[in-house]
Amino acid sequence: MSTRRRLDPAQRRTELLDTGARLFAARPYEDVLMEDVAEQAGISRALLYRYFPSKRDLFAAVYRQAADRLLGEATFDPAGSLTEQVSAALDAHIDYFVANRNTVLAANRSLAGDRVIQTIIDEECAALQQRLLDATGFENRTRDLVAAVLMSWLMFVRTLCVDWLANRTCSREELRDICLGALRGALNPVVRFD
Amino acid sequence: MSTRRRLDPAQRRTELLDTGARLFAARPYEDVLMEDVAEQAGISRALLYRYFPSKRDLFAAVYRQAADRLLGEATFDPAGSLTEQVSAALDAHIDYFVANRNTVLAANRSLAGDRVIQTIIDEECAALQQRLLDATGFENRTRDLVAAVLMSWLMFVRTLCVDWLANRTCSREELRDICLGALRGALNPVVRFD
DNA sequence: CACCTTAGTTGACAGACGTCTACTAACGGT
DNA sequence: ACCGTTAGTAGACGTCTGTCAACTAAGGTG
Repeated sequence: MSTRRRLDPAQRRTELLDTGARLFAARPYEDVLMEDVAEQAGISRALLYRYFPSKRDLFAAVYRQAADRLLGEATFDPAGSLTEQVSAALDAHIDYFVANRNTVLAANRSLAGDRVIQTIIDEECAALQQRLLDATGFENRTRDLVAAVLMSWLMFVRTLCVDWLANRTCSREELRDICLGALRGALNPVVRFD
Repeated sequence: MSTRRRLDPAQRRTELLDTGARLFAARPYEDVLMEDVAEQAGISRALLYRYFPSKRDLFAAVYRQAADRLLGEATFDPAGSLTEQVSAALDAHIDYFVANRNTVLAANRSLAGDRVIQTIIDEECAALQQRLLDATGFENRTRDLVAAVLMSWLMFVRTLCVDWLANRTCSREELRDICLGALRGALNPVVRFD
């Protein structure tokens, strides 16, 4: 210990969140030790546990921050066809997946069962579904049908993207085109897509 | 130790598989200790680790057995409409989910990220997809389209069922009807369902 | 029956998460 | 300037997974 820093809890928290984000982005969840996080943040393990009662809690906070950031950035361009909009959204999403590879993999694999993580992912899906739904502008029965298909499709996309992130089975473009094709294929007979 | 039993490895393995199945069915994954399994099976922890190099390996073996059993039992009745067949298949699946609650929850939540578990689930999905696909009897382009929708739908079904198992948000019948309705809704405009 | 292969035991250890208690020192208010 | 609140530390402990080395004994075979 050189000199002990006494910070405002809120500020300390954001610092810890940042170090956590850095480490969880750098290596797989299991390889990030609470010890490491504490050390990198220049505090004791005990204090880290005071702020985040468990490793999962820390990760959940980190992940939520990242997810919120994505949702905040990803704005739909009201101009352009629906295909273009969805395509752009997919690109943004894949960018995000690539940029946060380890974090995303941890959330969707190692911690897929965690209630908190699940909640975050569910909310993320719900938000995306809502936006897509708004972008389509359907009403009533059609809207509900499209909503169901969309949610199912989001599941499909997430699964495929996570698998792709882990196994790199195809090119980035192919991935996007497969997802887009799946949506078009599923939705085309239901409503006029473009 | 009363008397030490020296068994044929194959037989010992099946015994361990059975005790494992019993315990993993009785309580959540985290609450089943390797210690417990060894004790229940009347052997030492070290020997258990000789047969299954990790707790996950043990669980994977247990889960695979259960999944294979389900696939073995679930036979499609060639008579009857497709709706009836899918409905029956769904019922069988939900039965299986209820009967193996903790095991299914462990596989789909706690261990959702495990490669081995994922492989088992993937194979299970692929098998179900194949059967449904065969039951529909479509060819070529239609077959491929239906296959994609089916896989996506299986994702939807699994997600919904696991969530239902954990949260019991609706009745058994509602669950089945929601799943069936989703398939009909998604597939109806694509091909003649019945 | 004696022997030998190999199934099985024992106990100690390392690594990681998480808990707890007692201690220390930074900083804001009077 | 001091002093109390409370951020922060030190470090020992318990639990569970997984590893290892040294030992023991069942049971088929010559």
